[in-house]
Amino acid sequence: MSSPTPSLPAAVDAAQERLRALGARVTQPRVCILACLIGSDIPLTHQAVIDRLPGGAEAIDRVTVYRVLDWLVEQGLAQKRAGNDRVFRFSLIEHEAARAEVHRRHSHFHCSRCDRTFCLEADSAPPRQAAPRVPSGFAVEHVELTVNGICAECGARTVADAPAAGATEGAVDASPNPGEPTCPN
Amino acid sequence: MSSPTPSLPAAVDAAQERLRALGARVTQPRVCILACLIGSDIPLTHQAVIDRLPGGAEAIDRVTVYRVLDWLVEQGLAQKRAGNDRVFRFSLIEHEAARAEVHRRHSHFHCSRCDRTFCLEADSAPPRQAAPRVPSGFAVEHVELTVNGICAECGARTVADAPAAGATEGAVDASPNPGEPTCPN
DNA sequence: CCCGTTCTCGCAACTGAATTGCATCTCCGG
DNA sequence: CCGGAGATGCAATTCAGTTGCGAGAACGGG
Repeated sequence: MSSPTPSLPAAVDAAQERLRALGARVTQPRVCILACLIGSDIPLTHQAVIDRLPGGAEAIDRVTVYRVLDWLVEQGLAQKRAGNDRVFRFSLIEHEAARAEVHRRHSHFHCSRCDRTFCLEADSAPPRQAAPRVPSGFAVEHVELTVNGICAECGARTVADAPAAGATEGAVDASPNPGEPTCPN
Repeated sequence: MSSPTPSLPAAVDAAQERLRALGARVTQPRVCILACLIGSDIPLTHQAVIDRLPGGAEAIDRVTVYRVLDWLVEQGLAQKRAGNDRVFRFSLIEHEAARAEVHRRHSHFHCSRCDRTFCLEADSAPPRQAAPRVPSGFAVEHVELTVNGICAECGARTVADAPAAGATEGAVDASPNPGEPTCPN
């Protein structure tokens, strides 16, 4: 346990604690890799994890990284997801939940032309009781409204050749999710 | 060259016509592959396309299938998308639009545990005027309601077992319905 | 109807991410 | 301090997709 990188020691501590809480073996690769996820606010590819390993621990094998990440998913600590680039990205479940929580407070606009998703202004989320009837056994947590249509950018491009940019203002944050696949073509 | 499969001759005809309309060369591989997409109501992997080639045309090379599919995407006829299994699936753009149209008439339920998306009963879609304020320049087409929560299956598993989260192991394809896109946001 | 240009096709070899087999090493409970 | 279950590292393999290149077909012009 030589003190690793000075940059993210807190994450390393947290990682050790969580592993111990799991009742699982606390090994150096697991600590480092979990610390990576804890310290990152965006989902990481296996390669990104390797690059960001604390302690410059290039000592950890690629295969071990794969195995530990899959193991974390199995333990319910992490989430594994592949995007349109066919590469897996891993993130802490709780970070994912935190991101979702933010999005819970507003609605979204989905452009059916460029496939991007925008955040609408806050407090635009519908009330819980707006939920339609759901099958028995299903538990409603919250209701989300998505507006579909054409975004300003795509609309401008269609109407004429005048790329009247700047139409956007108001409360539009750009695409929220890291790894959000904006229109590939 | 003998007359191909008797099963989907209409699709073959349609395929030839569309290729001609494009002003592109009408080759046997293109016709067969496009016919596959036309004749399928779900997105197909490259392998699925090969398996479903009309005329038992095993004569068509894997590489050619890849190239033609990518070419169709380039021409705006098809859509290419990778799921959580890291495999590309191709579908006709217009089929995709048709599917979207169907989903437009009802709401969805998203299970935050297993990440699957279910269709709720028809006529549960909110009225257009339910849309919150959108930035200027954005054109609203329709509004969609998504209910988030825990599905019956996951709910039952939680009550019974302890290992609610991890046991099911994530990482696997979520969508129960073929062609049902698990909504990213 | 034939010909040549140009675009496609098929074969084979290659890439890059992820997985598997196996021997070695290391946590951790006793 | 020791032993064994379980984790790690290395090498080889799989799997989906990509690239290079020469042979072959489509189609417009003669």
